[in-house]
Amino acid sequence: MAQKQTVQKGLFLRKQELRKGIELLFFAYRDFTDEADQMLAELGLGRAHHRVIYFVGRHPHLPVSQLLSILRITKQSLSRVLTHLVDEGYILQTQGERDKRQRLLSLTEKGAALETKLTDLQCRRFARAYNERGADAVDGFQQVLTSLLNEDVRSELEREG
Amino acid sequence: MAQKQTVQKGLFLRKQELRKGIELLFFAYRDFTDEADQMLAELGLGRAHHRVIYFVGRHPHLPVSQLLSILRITKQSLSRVLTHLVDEGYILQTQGERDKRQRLLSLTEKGAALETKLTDLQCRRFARAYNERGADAVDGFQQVLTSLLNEDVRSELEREG
DNA sequence: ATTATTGGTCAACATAACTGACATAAATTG
DNA sequence: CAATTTATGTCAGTTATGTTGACCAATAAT
Repeated sequence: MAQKQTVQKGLFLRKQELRKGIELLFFAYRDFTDEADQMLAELGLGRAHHRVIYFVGRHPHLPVSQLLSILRITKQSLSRVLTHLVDEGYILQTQGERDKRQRLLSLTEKGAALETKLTDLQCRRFARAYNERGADAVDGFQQVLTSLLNEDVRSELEREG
Repeated sequence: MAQKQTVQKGLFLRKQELRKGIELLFFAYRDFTDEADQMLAELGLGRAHHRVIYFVGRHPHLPVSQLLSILRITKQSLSRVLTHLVDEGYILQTQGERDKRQRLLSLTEKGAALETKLTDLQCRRFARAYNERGADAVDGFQQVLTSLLNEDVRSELEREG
């Protein structure tokens, strides 16, 4: 699997080593989002639209309230983005059956096509990284990220699977 | 080291597994920045100020041009934040010796105190995660994040060490 | 001497967040 | 059934952080 050990056991709690983690997370996040942002910009969309499209794609028939709690933004803030996505035909709102107050969100064909295009782009970056480092590294990566989450989020994600 | 294998070898290139990575990165970044953001808000500062304080603390006597290339924002955008930090006494500008056009940035005592407070907060989160998962996981975490970087950034970071 | 670099400024604009107040319809509860 | 809560939306105003473009001054490099 050709991975050299970059952390000596027990030395990873030193401040310099922890700062390295902080910086890697910052730079990786910055580079990771950059490609998709450019693609979105050509369509007159931003990262906020992407997040909505992504999570609606991931969870079809998602009620607005759940999307709000995933994104942790205000409804006023979501409203602008969502209205735009509905107007432009990326997202479809349907009334909830059990609870008719709910507006369940789904992607239209156009929305699904964009979601696929964007997600595939980001998946390629992940696939390259995962492939380069191998299964054990991927496992460590996921474990550490999971431990960086707030407790409540963590248990919630574990419940979903 | 008590880590159960969460990724079966060879199955980590499946789209669902890659999406898991995307989401973990999103949620971890969101939670990671949240605590510091709250602390900053009490001081009337934002995340942009934090980034400046962090990297100036990390690289004392940093010229503005280098800070710009780290943050990848425009100088007009940096200007507002930087001016504010200088006015409020967090950051000190000194003339470069070799090149007198340069304004080298350093933290004042006040700035260093804030930087320490913020970085320690974030380091505690990392220390908890690292400690929970152990050295091998940390190693994998760093490897994968490194592979997620753009090539040029990656080689630059490796040069610094 | 000319050109390039470093840094700054002014002005205008865009995006994506926020708060607060209020409205409507449907579900839930006493 | 009446009262309350919930899910969602909207109007209005504000803030933080980014962008372009134009232009200027000091200094360094060719």
